[in-house]
Amino acid sequence: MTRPPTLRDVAAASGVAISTASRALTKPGRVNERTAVRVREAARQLGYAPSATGRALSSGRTRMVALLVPDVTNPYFFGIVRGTAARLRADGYVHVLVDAEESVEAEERALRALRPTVDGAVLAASRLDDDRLTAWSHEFPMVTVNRPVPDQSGVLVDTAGGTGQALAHLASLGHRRVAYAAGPRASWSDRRRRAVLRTAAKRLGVDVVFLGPFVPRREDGAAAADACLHADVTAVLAFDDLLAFGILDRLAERGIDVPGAMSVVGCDDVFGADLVRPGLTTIAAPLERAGHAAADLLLGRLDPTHPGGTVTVELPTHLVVRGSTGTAPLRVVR
Amino acid sequence: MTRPPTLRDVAAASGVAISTASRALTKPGRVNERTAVRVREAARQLGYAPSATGRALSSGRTRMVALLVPDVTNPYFFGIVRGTAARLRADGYVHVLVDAEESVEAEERALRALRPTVDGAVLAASRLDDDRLTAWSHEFPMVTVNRPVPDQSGVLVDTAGGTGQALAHLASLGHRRVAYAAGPRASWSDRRRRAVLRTAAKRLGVDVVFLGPFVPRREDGAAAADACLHADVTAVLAFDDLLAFGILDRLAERGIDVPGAMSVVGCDDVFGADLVRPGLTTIAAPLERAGHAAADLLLGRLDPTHPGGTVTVELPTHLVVRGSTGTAPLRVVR
DNA sequence: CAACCATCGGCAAACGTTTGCCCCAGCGGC
DNA sequence: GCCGCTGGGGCAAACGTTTGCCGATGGTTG
Repeated sequence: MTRPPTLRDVAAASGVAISTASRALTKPGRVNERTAVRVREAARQLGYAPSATGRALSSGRTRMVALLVPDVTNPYFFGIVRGTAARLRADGYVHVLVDAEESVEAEERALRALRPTVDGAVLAASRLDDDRLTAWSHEFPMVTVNRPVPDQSGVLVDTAGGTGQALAHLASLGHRRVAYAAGPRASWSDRRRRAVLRTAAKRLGVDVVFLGPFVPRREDGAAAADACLHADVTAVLAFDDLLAFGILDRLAERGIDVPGAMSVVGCDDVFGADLVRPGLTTIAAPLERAGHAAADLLLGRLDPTHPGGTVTVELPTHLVVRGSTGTAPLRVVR
Repeated sequence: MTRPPTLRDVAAASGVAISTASRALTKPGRVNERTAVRVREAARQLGYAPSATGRALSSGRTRMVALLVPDVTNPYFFGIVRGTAARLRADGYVHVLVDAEESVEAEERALRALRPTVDGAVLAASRLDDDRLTAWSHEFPMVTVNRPVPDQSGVLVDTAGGTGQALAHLASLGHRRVAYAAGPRASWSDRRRRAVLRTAAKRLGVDVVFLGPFVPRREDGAAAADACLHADVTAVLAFDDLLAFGILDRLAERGIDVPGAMSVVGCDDVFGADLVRPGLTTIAAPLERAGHAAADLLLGRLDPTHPGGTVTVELPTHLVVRGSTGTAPLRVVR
C-alpha cells in the first residue's frame, strides 16, 4: 500500500519545478508544449491524480456537494438520490450522502460539520424549523426540495395540484365521500394539499374527511385503513405510497375489495407502486427530475460566472391511473 | 454568506496562538483548563467547526469512505447503501456515494480520482476484472461485496447456498423440472449458483435447465418467462428479484397461473418482493448487514491499532416462502 | 545597438490544521 | 543560590495544490 504520488513526485520525475508541473497539467498553453508532454507522460506513468484535499485548501472549493435526506431507507428518496447523483457526476462533483435520521439535531450537526468541507448542500424534506433553515441558508449555499425558504432557491413538486386531479378523478368515478389520510403536521406538502382539497371538494361537490395524521410508513396503513372504513368513505387519498401500500394490505386482510368497495390513491409513484395488485393509482412525482433540478440550481449558484438570483422550480405531477381506483360502490345508507 | 470561522479566528477571539487553540479543542489536559474554557467558549460563539480539508492535509486521513455501486437505480443496492451509511455514520465518517454506471472505465476513473481523497472504499459488485481489482487492492484500502479478491477482506452473501435451499423447496413441492434464469456471465454469484444447482439437482433428482443469460432487469423478465414456458418447466429460479418481477408480469400477461401452473423464486428479497401478488418466494439476502459488515471491515483496516489480517465474512441467506411457489402441476406429456 | 516584449520556468506565499520542538516561569530540593 | 523539573504556551514546519510575481532568455523593432 504505497502513498499516492503527488505533484512533487511528478515534478521530480520530469525534472521541473512543482509549479511548472501544476501548470503543465492544468493550464494548457502556459508552458512549452515539449515540457508539458514530458510532465504529462510522467504523471501518466506514476498514476498521478491530483489530491482534492490539496486543491480544496488552495482554492477554497472542495467540489463536493452533500445531499441530506431524513431517512435513506425511504424509497421516496431513492429517486432524489439518483437525480442529484447524476447531475453532480456530470460536473465532476463528489456526492456526499448524509442520513439525518429524521432528527433536527443530527441534521444540524451534519450541516455544521459539513459547512467547511462541502461547497453546498441539497436538503431534501428538511426537518429543520423555518428559523434555523433561514439562518443556515445565509451561511451556506443550499437548495431545498419541497421546503420553500424565503429568498432561497428551491425545488417544489406540485403534489397539491396532483391531489386536485386525483380528487377530480375520483369524483368522475362517482365517489362522493373521500378520505384524506394525512401525513405529518410539519409537512409543507401536507398543508398545501389540505388547502387544495378543501377548495376542490367544494367545487366538485365531494365531501372530504381528514384523517390522521399518520406516520407515512407501511405499518401505519392499517390504522389509516381502519379509520377510512369507520369514516364510511368509498375512496381514500393517502399521503404517500408507503401509507397506501399499508392501506392496501389492511383492506386485503379485512376482505375489502379494491377498487370494488374502496378506491385507493397513493402519492409519489415510488418503486413498487406498479408491483402491488391491483396496481396503485398514484400521483406521480418526478423525483429523479427534482433531485436533478435541485443539484442543477445549486451548481448554478456555485458557479461564480452565473447570473445569480434565486429561482424556484415547480415541477408538475400527473395522475397515473392503475387498478386501485374504480367506480364508486352504491352507497349503503345505514 | 460569510466565510466559515477558522482556528485562526477562534485563537484571535480568545487571545491565544493557533496551536494553543487547536490543543484546547482536541487535546484534553494539554492546556490550562481556564484557557481551554476560554477557547471553547469562543469556538462555540463563533460557530467554529474544524475544516476536514485542513485536517486531512495535515493528518493524511480524510475520514471519508467511498461506496462504489454499479447502478444506484437498482434496489439491490439500497440495502447496501443503508448498511454502509449506518456503519460509517457511527464512526463519524463521511459517506461518499459513487455510481459507476455499470462501466469499467467509469469505475476506474472514480477509483483513481478518489484514491488521494478518501481513506478507503467499499466496492459493491465491482465490474472490474480480477487483475485490475487485485492491482487496485494493493494501492488502496478496500473491501469488496460479493466479489472475492485474493488476500483481501470481503463480504460474501451466500446466495448459492440459498439456491440449494430453494431447489430443495421446489423438489419437496413435487417439481421435477426447474429452470434457472441466469444472470450476467461475469457475475461471481451466478457462477457459484450454477455449480451448486448442478450438484443439488443430481442429489434431489431434479432436472435443471439453464436459460439465459438475462440482464437482471424487470423488462428482461418477459424473455425469461417465455423461455421457461418453452422449456416446459414447472418452476423457475430467477437470478434476482427484478428478473422475477418481470417473469411474473409476463406470466400474468400470458394468463399463466402462478403458482398453479408455474412457480417462481426470486433472489435477494429487495423492497417490493412482498408487494407483488402473489408475494414472491425469494432467497433473502441480508443486504443491509452486508453493507454494514463491509464498512466494519474497512474501518477495522483503517484503524492503525487494529490487529490486521484479511477476513472474509460470509453471510447466510434464507428462503422466504410467499405465494409464488406451490405444488407442481400434473405434467402434461406432449 | 538599445529598448522593448513575449515566452517560459521557478520562488514563495497562501489555504487550515496538527505537532515536534523550544522557551519561559515557577517551584522544590540540595 | 543553583540546578533540574514541570506545566503551559508559542513558533514553525508539514501536508498538496494553485498562483502572483519575478527573472532569464531570445527575438523584434526603432
